[in-house]
Amino acid sequence: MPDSAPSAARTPRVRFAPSPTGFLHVGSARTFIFNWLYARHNHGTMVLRLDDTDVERNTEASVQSIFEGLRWLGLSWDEEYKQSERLALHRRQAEAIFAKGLAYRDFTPAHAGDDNQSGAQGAWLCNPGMRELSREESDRRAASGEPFALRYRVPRGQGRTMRFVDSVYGEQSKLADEVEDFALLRSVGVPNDRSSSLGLWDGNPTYHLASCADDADLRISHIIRGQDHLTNTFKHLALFEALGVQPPHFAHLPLLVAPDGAKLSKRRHGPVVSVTTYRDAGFLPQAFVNFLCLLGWSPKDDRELLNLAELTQAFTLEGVNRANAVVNFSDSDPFDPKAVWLNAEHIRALPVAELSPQIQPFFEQAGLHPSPEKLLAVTPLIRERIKLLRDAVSAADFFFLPQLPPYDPAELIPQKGDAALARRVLQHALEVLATTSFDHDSLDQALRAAASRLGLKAGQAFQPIRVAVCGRKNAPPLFETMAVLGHELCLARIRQAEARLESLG
RNA sequence: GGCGCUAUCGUCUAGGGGUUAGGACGUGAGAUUCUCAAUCUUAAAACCCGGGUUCAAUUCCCGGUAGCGCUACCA
Repeated sequence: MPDSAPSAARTPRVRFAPSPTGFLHVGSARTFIFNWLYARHNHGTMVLRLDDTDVERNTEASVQSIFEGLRWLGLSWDEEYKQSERLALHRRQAEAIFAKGLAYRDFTPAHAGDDNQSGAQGAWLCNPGMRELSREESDRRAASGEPFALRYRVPRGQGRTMRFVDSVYGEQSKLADEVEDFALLRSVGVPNDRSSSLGLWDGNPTYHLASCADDADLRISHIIRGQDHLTNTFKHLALFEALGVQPPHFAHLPLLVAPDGAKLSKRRHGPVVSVTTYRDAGFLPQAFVNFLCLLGWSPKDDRELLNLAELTQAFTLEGVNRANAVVNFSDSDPFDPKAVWLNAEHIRALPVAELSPQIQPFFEQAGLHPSPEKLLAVTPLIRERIKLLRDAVSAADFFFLPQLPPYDPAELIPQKGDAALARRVLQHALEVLATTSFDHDSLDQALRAAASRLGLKAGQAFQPIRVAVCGRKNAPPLFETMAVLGHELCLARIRQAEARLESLG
């Protein structure tokens, strides 16, 4: 029987590490969800880490909006960190790497190399002269206060091949000679107040350094992130080695792209890339999560509609696809039709008592203030008729409007009928309803009997009443609707309808 | 330009050396309850191209093409 390590030691630790430079992007949300599912499926730990090493671009507003988005998703995390509070660790690690001779100072002014990318000469690998600078000269220039960036010295010229196995993309390899000397510390920083082996300044760590130093320090076991980092992984492999730790496992996720194939971006595609747009339109978080999971992952059976528990149970990295997935929105429809369909399905799956309070804010926003009790009574009538929560307002406003907005009186006239017929129907309904109790069965009985007395089919007879009571042709089932509206309001609206018919002559 | 990754209906995907290439959304047609919605039935719709391996390739291999990513002192 093979000996296995204690399971506690194998409990995965994953992290979601957004950089707070904007709102929570749908692609980031999916990365978070996949990490979360992996953690929960394997009874591991979910770490949230704000990768805020770029002081120029980070904003507090962005931090707030990311938290807002994550909170809405309703998926919790177990530990929380901020890279900006861990600068000491990053600098210590940078010094250690420098001390091992695995990095060098680069005194090239920032942005000096910006225009030399490509060219016919080949890839850019390092700034001329800096990699070979003698330690003496390097120390002297640093001591004199000259700013520098610290760069990792990629072991080139040895024909070395770097390898790792990605849980999604399989075996990956790249020649070390193709990897450029990436920066570990920026030349901008703060004067240091301790003895630093690097010089008079503490440079700010770059993403690569901070990310790897933290992943190592936090003992992250699996890095699950966007495929845009697939090639960066070789740099990270080098860094983990320089840090003297075993690299974690890697799993890269296919990217979410727009219908034009481009990576989703706020500039090009507008607010559809923000999680809050979905929330504000009335997506249920569980539906949104369900939708995102189906982009680049499949449970391998024919299920599409899955709740959180089912997703958690079914989620494996083996089920992750390798090709980018299109979020199929358009100018006419900002949301992928499948997301909308899934939302409708999740709405129907939700008990009325849970759905009703979720709909409430959308009425408030529309200036309507239904009582929770009445909204609870209305909810089952519209639950099958809305795809987004915000649709509830247009589907059910007439329940809460004291006065029906004006409608075309011609709508009162049923198929194969005329104004006189409509008038007769309404008149008769008025008489009948005066003595009918307003529950479903009584209304059903009374109105069907009334229809046959008038020699009309049910559909024909009900249209004038429906329009009179709801103010439009398409509405929830008539009897339930009238029962909720109540005796008084229904009769008043039917009388108003009669008056409107008069205007038709 | 260099390097890397990817390629099944419009979209999300399943599948895999021999299949009527499956499902879902969306779309068209029909059925159905008082309208709408829902539901049901049904139709149209895909293996990027070229070579190789093989009795057989959409599936494996190579090349091409296309798309995407990285090539920042962004992440």
